[in-house]
Formats: sequence, structure tokens, C-alpha cells
Amino acid sequence: MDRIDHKLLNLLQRDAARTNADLAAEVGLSPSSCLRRIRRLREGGIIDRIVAILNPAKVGRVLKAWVTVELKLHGDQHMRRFLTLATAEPAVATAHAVTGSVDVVLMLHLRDMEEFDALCERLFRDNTNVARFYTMTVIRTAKEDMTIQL
Amino acid sequence: MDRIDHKLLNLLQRDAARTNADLAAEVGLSPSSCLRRIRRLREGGIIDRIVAILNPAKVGRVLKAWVTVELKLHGDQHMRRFLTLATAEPAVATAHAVTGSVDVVLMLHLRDMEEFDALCERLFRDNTNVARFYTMTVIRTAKEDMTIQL
DNA sequence: GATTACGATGCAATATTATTGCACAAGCCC
DNA sequence: GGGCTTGTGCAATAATATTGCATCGTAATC
Repeated sequence: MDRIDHKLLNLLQRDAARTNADLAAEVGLSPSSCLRRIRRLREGGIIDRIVAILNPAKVGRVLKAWVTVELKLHGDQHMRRFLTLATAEPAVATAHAVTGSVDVVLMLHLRDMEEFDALCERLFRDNTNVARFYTMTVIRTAKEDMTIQL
Repeated sequence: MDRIDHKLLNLLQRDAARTNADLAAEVGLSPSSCLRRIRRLREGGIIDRIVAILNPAKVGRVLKAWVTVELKLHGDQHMRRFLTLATAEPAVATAHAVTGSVDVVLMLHLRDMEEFDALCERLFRDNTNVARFYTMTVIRTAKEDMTIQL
């Protein structure tokens, strides 16, 4: 993991559709060396996967929201059960168990408020283990990378 | 945007490194047709970009945390200024202005607590416009897709 | 109902790109 | 220095993407 690897990772996090020859030129290597480095990064699990990022608005997911959740019962079983419920929902993009004033943080990608309402019904109101939840609707997205600057 | 497009998008969100022939077989199309669909999806902006997702732990970003921020002054200028500060930080993965009990939600990818401390110093304590901030450290990640199920 | 126009499809040819074998050079340990 | 490992570039090869073209199905128009 030297300087060139870092450079490659930064480039690939921005655009992984470029040709290998292109990348090689930018980092100052021959295509074959460059390819071998990238393969090493993939096989070593440094690069977890290559994915397509969709434009949420163009596929009808215009609303984004954070929801923080307080559970009533905090045992591992109860936490696990709630997380299972949450991850099963297509609208739930991320679900994390956290420390702090709440127990779970969810990120939602929604079509409209109706979908949100339905989701709440399933996830919060029916489930007796949710003590309280706080919704934060996104007004503006200033940054949204899964990128890790190296 | 028919059934096949949806299928392609779902597959590409999971793994965009597959060969076109592979994808074509899975959705039941010839390679050429499949390729033309994918190109249309890219050119139409449905597919925003293709990126490499790194394994945070393998590049030394072992801590993940959410921080919700309350600002003192809520004008557009002040909001904008804070978001600019935040997005400039490499450790800040996402930054959103939101409605609700707080004004901004940040997602952080951190090396260690020292980095967190330094970040707080720059972003929260020095900046007089932050009234309060709440840190939620991630214990467990149950789901973390940027994927949008279609 | 026939006809036209349009878009999507598959096949085959071609162009691009990834991949591998190999020889060489740099760094490192003994 | 000698042997070892690791990374490199070049050139040949394999794999893959891309394009041109004929065809098919569908829907709109007359």
C-alpha cells in the first residue's frame, strides 16, 4: 500500500468504469502493472466491490430521511430483532446500532410521504419495542460519498 | 424502464464488475441488447456512476459515527458556511441539512478517537456557530447499501 | 384489416481492452 | 557478492465490448 495504491484507490472510488490503460497513464505505470495492483487490491479485500450508483431522483426516490430510534428493551435479542425488521425494508438504505441518546440510526430512501407513513406503521407503531423515533428529513445534500480519502 | 431494466439496475448495484455477457445471460438477453440497455441507463443519468467501494477497516478507518449538529444561527449563509467546512473534511463521508430537532447530520469515517477529537476541535468547538452536537458511535452495521431496490 | 413507422432484438464481424508469459531491474537478507 | 523476493514494462494472446445490419413485434394511422 504505497503512494500509487492510494492514488488508484482514490481514482477508483470516483470512477471505476475507466479503462485500465487510462488509469495506468494517470498514475504513471504500464497497463499490466496497474492491472496487477488493482487485482491485488481486490483480492486483498481492500476494494470490497464495484457497484453502480443510481440517481435516486431518476428512479423515483426523491425523499431522503434519517430516523433515530429509541428501543424500549435494550437486550441483544431485541436489538437484533429490530435490525432484522429494518434491514428487510427496501426503503431502508442503512441501519446502524449506535451508542448515545438513541439506539438505532436509519437512513431512508423514499418515494413519497405515503411510503414513509406505511413504513412507520410497519417499523415503529406496530412494533411495541420502539419507545420513540425522531425523523429528520433531508433538505440539502452537501456531501454523500462512500469514498474514503487516502 | 421495464422489468429488465429494473433487474439490470438491481444487479449492477450489487456488482458492476461483471461482464456484459454474464449480465445478459442472467436477464435473458443477447449481449448486444443488454449492452445497449446499460448504455441507455448511463446516458440517461439513471446510473449516475460506477465506483469502487473500499473496506473501511482495511484502510484503517475502523470507527464510524453519526453526529447531529444544532447551529446557533440558522440563516442560509450560516448553514452554507458550516456545510462547506464539514464537506472539506476527509473524515466526513456524508453531510446533510435536515429538518427536525437538529440542523445537520454528518456521517464520519474515522481512524481513531484522536482523529475524532481533532475533527471536533476544528468543526465544533472553534466554530462559534455550533450550539450543540450529539455523537452516536456505530456499534454494529446491519445494512449499508447505497442501493435502491427496484 | 392492411400498412407504416419505430424501437428492440440477435447474430456476426470488428475494435478495444484485459490478461498472461517472460525477461529484467531494484531492494533486501544472509 | 549471491540468492531471493517483488515489482516493472513489453509483447503476444485471450477475453470482452462495440457496431452494422437484417429481422421481429408492437402500436399508431389510415
